[in-house]
Amino acid sequence: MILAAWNVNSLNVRLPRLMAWLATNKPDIVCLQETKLEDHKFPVVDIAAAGYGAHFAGQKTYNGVAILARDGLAVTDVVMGIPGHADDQKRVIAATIAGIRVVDFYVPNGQSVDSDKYRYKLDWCAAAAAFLRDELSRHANVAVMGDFNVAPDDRDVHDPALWAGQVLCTAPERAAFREFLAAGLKDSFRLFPQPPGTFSWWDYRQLAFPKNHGMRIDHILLSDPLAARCAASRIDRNERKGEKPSDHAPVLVELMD
DNA sequence: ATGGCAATGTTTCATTGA
Repeated sequence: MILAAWNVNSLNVRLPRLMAWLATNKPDIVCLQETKLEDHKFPVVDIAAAGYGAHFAGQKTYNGVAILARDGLAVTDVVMGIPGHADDQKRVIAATIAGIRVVDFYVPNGQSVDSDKYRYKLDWCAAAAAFLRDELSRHANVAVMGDFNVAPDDRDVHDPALWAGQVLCTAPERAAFREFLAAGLKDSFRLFPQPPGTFSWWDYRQLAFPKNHGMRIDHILLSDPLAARCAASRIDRNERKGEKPSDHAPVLVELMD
């Protein structure tokens, strides 16, 4: 079974790439972020033609998340947003699929350390950690997937000195990420030896991708029973190449039956 | 010299992303 997460940076623009990617990779469950589409504009018909059912919570211009499940997989207990945490921004959707509690996160960017958005990010992460603790108390098999907007440690940054103290790399953000793990999750990517310089996001500017000036900020976190079934965790950097790529590459895990 | 790109709606610029 293959689970994937991908910040598509506009599903409208990225739909042709998503269609091709689904056909090639045949994932069972896909969490999308930054769909940037109101729900009535979600491409339900195209996704269905590709063989997937979709659940989504979107808005125009910013944010927006969706969970795709391959036909034949029952989807139950869909939750949008963090229960009890009022937020107009569409950043969370969760569902139970094939015995797995799937949580799709689009963590706030934070913009800069001195901004209101940074405070919003840290508050959001605190609420998200409480949500995960609750989910983990009720489900054994939990996969939390998406764009976390945090590079967990310096290995996940192309130039740690350049990024030191900047948003995505600050100590409070990294502590917030560790708080997610402390709820009972493993960073699937670090369950395996990985080549240095493996990233999931590269700036569109400054030839960042050809120079591999990237960051690893998209993650798949697994509860212990799922981590025990995890055979591989990888990042599909090929998807960052070619015409009209998202600035993020898809991240994937393979789970044994 | 501290930018550069991409997507969007507020559209021929401003805002946001990371």
